[in-house]
Amino acid sequence: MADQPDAPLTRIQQKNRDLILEGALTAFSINGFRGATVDQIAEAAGLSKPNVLYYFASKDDIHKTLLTTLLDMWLAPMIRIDADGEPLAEVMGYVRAKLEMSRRFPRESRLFAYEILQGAPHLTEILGGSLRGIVDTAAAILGGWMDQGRLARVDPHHLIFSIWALTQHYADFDVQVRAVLGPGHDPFVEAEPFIENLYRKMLAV
Amino acid sequence: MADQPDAPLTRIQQKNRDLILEGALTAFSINGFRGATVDQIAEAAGLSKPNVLYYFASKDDIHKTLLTTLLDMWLAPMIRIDADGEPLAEVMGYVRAKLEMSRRFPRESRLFAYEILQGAPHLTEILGGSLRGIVDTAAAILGGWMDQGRLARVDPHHLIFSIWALTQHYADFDVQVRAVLGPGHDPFVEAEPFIENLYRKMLAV
DNA sequence: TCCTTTATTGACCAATTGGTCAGGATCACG
DNA sequence: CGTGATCCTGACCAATTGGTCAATAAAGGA
Repeated sequence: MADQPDAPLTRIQQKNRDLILEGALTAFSINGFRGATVDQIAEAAGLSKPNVLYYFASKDDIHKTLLTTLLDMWLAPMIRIDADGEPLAEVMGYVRAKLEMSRRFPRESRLFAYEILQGAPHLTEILGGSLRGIVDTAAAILGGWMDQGRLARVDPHHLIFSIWALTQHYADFDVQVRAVLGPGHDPFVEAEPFIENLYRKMLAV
Repeated sequence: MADQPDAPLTRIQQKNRDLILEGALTAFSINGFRGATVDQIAEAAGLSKPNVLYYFASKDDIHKTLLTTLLDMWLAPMIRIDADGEPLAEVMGYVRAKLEMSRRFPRESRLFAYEILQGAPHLTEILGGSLRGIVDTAAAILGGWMDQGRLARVDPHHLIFSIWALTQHYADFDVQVRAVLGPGHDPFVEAEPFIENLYRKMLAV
């Protein structure tokens, strides 16, 4: 593998790389980078360990590929915040999208949670670079709306942090939430009206 | 060691066990349970590896001891919520205490975050047991205030989850928050008025 | 001081794990 | 077909790591 960096992938390469990334997402999201083994990834992917390392140079390589691949998807909802939209509706749309991502993609959420907890060894430049840019852009839009009196004045950056915290909490701390609520509860179903009400009250002018 | 389970600790035992737990807290909070090695713990504690394992039966034992020891401290502020106090002041007191704990004890926060992310293998019975009881008690107090019309009606359990999420986020995702804010910001100083305002608005009757 | 208990460590072990490699199987294409 | 490129694997290796143990050193009490 890795002869020509730009060479298009064969059918088999495409399929197996996908299998590996899928298995690795499961493995990493359960045990973190150091807790997951290449054997686990291989088994989850239905391949042999040497075969996994035939498609990726190293465990580290798999991890980095996963993170960078998924980061775009993770940030997409924030980019879709529309400066020309109705302020509260835009914020609510972002909140709902983020909560929906926690519900549908908890593995991705945990993958990032582990990475940040660890000090973001693979994401440091991205965090202070493109991520920061995207957040600043969104924060500027929010701040603009506040200037126009269309949204209550709060710190836009911390508003964004609060949305991340509140929504990702339900993915990352799922076991705790469920243990505390006990059986017969769907945390996500209950969380949505709670969080919506929260932002409606806080941001109402 | 561990001859008589109830035997009082000698001066040396007390000191070394403390050193080990202190070093282990640092090690586990940086790399998680599987990422931290007994050698790291030993070095952080200033002891040799065999000596560490003379005071604790295993790496697992150290981890479990840390978790159970620190859980009380972690939950203390919630227990202090006073049913006879002024509702909003009590909530704010809890919020402030929790944020202050994130600021002063980020290692403890990350230790718990890793444990929950991992599926809480060492805390499952506690999560659904004593923790759930404590949360239910606090939720009942909050719900009572809402019944009396002294606090806006929201789901008490999710109110508590939101406080956990918002405050612990600043400890667990510290690198991300700082990377996004850039230099010259103190996340905790900025977070306090933001979060206080949030709860004041949401819970105002 | 003497002697029992406690504390400490160097050396070692078995298991795990990330990664390599030579050689064989399979595929794609002329 | 045939043949070169791609794909796959069993066997293996070196490093790491949790844990053991016999032997030694230090405390501590009578």
